[in-house]
Amino acid sequence: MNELDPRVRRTRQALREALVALILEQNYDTITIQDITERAGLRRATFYLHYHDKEELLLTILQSAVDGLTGGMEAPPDTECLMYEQVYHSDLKMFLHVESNASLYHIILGRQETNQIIQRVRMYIAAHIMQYFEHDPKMNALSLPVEVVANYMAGVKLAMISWWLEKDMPYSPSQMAEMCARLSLDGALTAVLPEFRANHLQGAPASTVETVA
Amino acid sequence: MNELDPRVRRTRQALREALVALILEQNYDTITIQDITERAGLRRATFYLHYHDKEELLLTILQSAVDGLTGGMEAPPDTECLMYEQVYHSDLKMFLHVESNASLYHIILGRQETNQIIQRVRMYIAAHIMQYFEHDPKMNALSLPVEVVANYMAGVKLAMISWWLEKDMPYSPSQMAEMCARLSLDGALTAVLPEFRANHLQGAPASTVETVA
DNA sequence: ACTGTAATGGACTCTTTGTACGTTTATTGA
DNA sequence: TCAATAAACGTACAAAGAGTCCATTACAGT
Repeated sequence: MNELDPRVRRTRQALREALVALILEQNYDTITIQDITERAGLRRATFYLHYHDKEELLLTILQSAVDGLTGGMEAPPDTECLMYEQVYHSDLKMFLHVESNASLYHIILGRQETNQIIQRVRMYIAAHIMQYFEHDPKMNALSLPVEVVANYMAGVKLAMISWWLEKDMPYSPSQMAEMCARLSLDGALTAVLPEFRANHLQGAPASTVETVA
Repeated sequence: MNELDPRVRRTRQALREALVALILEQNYDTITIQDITERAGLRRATFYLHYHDKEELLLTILQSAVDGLTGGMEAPPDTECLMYEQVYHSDLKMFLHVESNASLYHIILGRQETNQIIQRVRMYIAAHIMQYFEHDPKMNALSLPVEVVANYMAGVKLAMISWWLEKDMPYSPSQMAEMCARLSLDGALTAVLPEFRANHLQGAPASTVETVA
């Protein structure tokens, strides 16, 4: 009796599959409990025996998908590491995993109403940055696609803002701007190997971050 | 008659203010049209004279906020630029703008059900990365807070995945992994000044990105 | 075969949505 | 200032979905 009743297992599985199927063919927000149970071949009341609402069901679906996302990072951090190789390989695993679950990640990251706002903001920012690049002669021969770099920078800004607000703004705007600019231009290694900065950051104001951390 | 009827102006303003006020005190999803019009001192039917649904109203609110977000980037890209200074200043303007509209950006980026999934994924990834850092002796003396760097890297990964899916996967997973690793470790300048790579990317595989771009 | 539990098949209330339409009030321009 | 116009009011209505309830039926484990 430690394990789950097969009927429960079947019911939940059916509900999960039904919701995924429905999400792929219509907007998540417009899906009703009715729709889900109908597709699953169950009664509506049965749904409430297992989940409180749509979101709770969705979360169980996403959880299993997301578990695979960080799987590649579990690699033992061997102290004899080549930083880049490690990151590259875990990123590769990640993109492969996303590729084989593309439709689900489309749901998580893109299709939703609310997410589209963020997406729109990111594309908006990226467009500004690309405009920026195109006017600068130094940027003519990028070794990476402009679009990728612009979206990278926009993504960094949004991620930093999100984190900052989540944590109730533990640093000042200027400290955040400094970290954001350093990271987006020099990457994570700027934090590990600060001597890198000297090369091209003549204009940088004195760092005020360390004193707070 | 070219300008808007003052009654319309007032009504829409009242609706906007009502929605913002309500979002600050409860979950957006649970807010009803009833709630909004009640708070605004209007009849429910009046709402439908101006907006089709809640989302349409929300978008008008967000639009004006987001316009201020990219305002700082409009600075003329003077060719005599110091890259870092420009980015720092536009980022500073951005964070100041977010600071003074914090509650609104909380809505856009954080409070929503669907967004919380992404946030959760980012924090999940960030936690993995931090774990990574803590086991690595080289990471003991970071010049930036570990938490910031970890969230930065997680944000980059998610932004790259989002963009990749939006654009229907125009590059292979290995190309994406390469760009993602390069950008997150070396930053945007790796694309402009590729000679930077040689310093610490001994293990990097030959780039396969340029051929596609 | 017996027992406990899951799922069924209805039914019911409550909330919200979207629309309709005649009435009242505010705005504009002549 | 007054008439024409349009917005907002007040109220009502149908449709849909959420959430709960309960007696009945189907099924899994011992």
